[in-house]
Amino acid sequence: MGKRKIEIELIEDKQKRFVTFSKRRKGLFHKASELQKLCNVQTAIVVFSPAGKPFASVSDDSSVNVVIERYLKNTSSGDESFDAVADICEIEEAETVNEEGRFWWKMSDADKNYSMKDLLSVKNRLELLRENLRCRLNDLTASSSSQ
Amino acid sequence: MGKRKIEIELIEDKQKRFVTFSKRRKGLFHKASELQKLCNVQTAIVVFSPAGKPFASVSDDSSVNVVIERYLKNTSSGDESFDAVADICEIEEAETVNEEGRFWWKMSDADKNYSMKDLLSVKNRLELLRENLRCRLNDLTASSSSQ
DNA sequence: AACTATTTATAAGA
DNA sequence: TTCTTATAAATAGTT
Repeated sequence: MGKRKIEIELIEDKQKRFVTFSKRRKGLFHKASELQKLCNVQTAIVVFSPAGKPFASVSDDSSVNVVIERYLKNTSSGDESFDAVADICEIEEAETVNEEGRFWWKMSDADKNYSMKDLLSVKNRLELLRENLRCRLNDLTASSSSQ
Repeated sequence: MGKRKIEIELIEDKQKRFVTFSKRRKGLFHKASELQKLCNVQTAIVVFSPAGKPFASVSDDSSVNVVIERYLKNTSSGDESFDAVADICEIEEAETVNEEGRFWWKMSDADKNYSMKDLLSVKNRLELLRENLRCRLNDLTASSSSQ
């Protein structure tokens, strides 16, 4: 597609490879942008440079992450992977409770549309839950072994 | 890019729009495939058709999901979202253990490169963990309250 | 980063 | 959908 036809195979010369990568990445993202506008569709492209640096295309009406999520949701069938994600996401709304001698977490039925970003709080909740459970177990173990 | 120049704006005619989508999606994926081969890089494209049907490009050396994950890992900065995912993924390798009066889970230091698909087992592990913990807590609560 | 000769992608038509 | 073809767009090699 230029002054000479080239074979579609690894460009051995590192400098050439980087130049081609740069040019073609730009072209690819441009094509995606056009497709979005022409057809009013969502697109997301992720490319890693030869050096391993990630590049993501920009979607007009939503971020790449949103498109990725939509894809992950759509492509998980039935009782598969995304159920697990949903299951885990529920914990984000969970509260560690200790009532009537029971120590467990309470699940919320609230909105389950979480972005990957939202999983940040899952970590914190899990850590809190783990710490609380550990303390509770220590207490119980101590009292039951000292009886 | 054809017999006539067109404006990059929504194609009102639905039939035309679908035809253009079909042609350009094919072209976009082809370009991505070439970029992969020429530069030995990972690419992932997700496109939703005007009808909402998801299309994903094919990566030569890894699935789209693997590339997406790599992206999500790379773009989460510091203590952000993907730490949560990694944190949760660790549980996939966790085993519920009950030794020396302690009841907890044991983390594995094994390879942490999980695909979204792998999260299926997280669900099962979490359910097992929950059930085991509940039983253990019931035992301890019963014995400590009956002392 | 620009240029430009060519190749490739594709809009319209069949 | 698939093919054909005129033309627009992308880009390989060069400066």
